[in-house]
Amino acid sequence: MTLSIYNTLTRHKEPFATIEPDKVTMYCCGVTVYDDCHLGHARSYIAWDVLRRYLQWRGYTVRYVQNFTDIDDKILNRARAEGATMQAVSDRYIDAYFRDIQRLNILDASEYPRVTEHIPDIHALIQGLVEKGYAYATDGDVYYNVEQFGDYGKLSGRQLEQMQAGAGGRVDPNDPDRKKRNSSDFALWKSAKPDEPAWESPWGMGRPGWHIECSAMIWARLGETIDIHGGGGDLVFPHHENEIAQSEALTGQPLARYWMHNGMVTVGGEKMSKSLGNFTTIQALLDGQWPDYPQPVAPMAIRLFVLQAHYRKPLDFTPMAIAAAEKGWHTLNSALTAELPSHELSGNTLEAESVQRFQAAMDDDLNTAAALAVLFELAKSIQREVNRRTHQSTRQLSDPQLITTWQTLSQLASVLGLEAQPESTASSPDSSLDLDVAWVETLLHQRQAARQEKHYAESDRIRDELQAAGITVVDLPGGKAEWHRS
RNA sequence: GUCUGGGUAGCCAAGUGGUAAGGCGUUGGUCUGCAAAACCAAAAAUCGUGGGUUCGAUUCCCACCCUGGACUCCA
Repeated sequence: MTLSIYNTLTRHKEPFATIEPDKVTMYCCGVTVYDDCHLGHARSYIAWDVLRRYLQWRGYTVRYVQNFTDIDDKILNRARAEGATMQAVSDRYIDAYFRDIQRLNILDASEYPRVTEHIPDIHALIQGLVEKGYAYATDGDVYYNVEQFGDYGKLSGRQLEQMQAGAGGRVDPNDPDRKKRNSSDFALWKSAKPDEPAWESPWGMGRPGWHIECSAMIWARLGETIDIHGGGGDLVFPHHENEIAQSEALTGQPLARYWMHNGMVTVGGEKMSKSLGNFTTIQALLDGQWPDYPQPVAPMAIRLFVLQAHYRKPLDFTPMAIAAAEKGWHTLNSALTAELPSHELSGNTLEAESVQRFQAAMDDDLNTAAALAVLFELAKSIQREVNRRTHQSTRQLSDPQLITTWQTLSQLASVLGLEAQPESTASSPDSSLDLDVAWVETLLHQRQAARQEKHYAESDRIRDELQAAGITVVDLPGGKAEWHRS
């Protein structure tokens, strides 16, 4: 079987072939660190995390580079508003990024370069473009001359003359201050304004434009051509188009063999974004601070929510969808944490048919929705068997079969980054719910006594009292009961 | 205007030239003093509309309707 990947550049699924056998170089655009990450970011990085995990599972060695944009107008604005330095702001949100992303079980990239670490590479790249006639300097700014690059528009399918400058409503094409020759030209280097952080350069003090950083980091760290370049679908134009223009004009080589883009998270059909203000941060979601769903959401439920849709399609964010994902995760998690016979019985064998179906789904441009169907079938099979054994004392699967099924589920789930969490800690120790365990145990004893004497009104009253305190009581066979936080 | 996606059961969502995975929900059953959980079973989709190609289309083509994203902030 061959892995095929949808390439934005060709608008087709293509068989995946690497530059070097068994090795993959991939670069995904990271965040501009001026605020907390929201669910849209989570979706993107979960998608690339799954791609990376799957490639590794398929036997590739993956070198995955993801940048931090730590020079930017928004970071500057934030720093000014706080009276802090740009670096203080970006450091803070880089920390926040790691905090959120690790909770979602997203593996660390191989490297996390920052723009500020690559100023010399940026200079070299711009210098090269100037020398080759692709860029021009005016008054301390350097612009890319889009008309010089014949392939401009090949990624996004645009032609310069068909674009309407300013259609996005954020730019005034008739801005008298502009020094560009063509409205499509974009800044490689911006001259410093007073009170802004600035770096020395051959064109005077200033700072890099947005697009150049990715070209420079890829060039410096991964070489002229990489296997996979990923990012949000909203970056296709202009960001990735401009990266191509910069890198390919300089090196004469393709920047990336496969361009992959994830779909947007939407809210009520509209893109979740900072500028629309309709975003929910990862932290708020995990900590139960989302007003539409005021309880902590299991991190794995968020992964499940994301992976139940294909990565290229829009994904609508609703309380119902999150609730459904939580339930779905509960099903998988129960199977993953099921009590099994001793594991030593069966080496490391897996169910070949399930693995094959999983792989076929993932090979088809990472069809995680179809892959999850395999996981759910495995999980249900485990639950069914465990239920038979505990409640009916019968069995349909041998111990090795059951363990093999579990091992298959466990391994395939981990390829998707779905890892078991004990139920009790799923909702995390919340200090606002400081429980008096002794008090609970006392009430449970009273209830048990009442039940034994068939004083059901009293036992139900105690159960209601505990429920009101946020404790759910579950009766077990044999007159025993267990409890957990609601 | 230009470029690019999407419209599949109550909701979410895969997929296919021969009437359609999975999840959530719903209904009935088992279990329980009653619940909950779990398990078993079931119901539920003329696959946006209208044409065309075909023995046959939800799947290919055309038109139309609705809708998302991009057009220099964006994951």
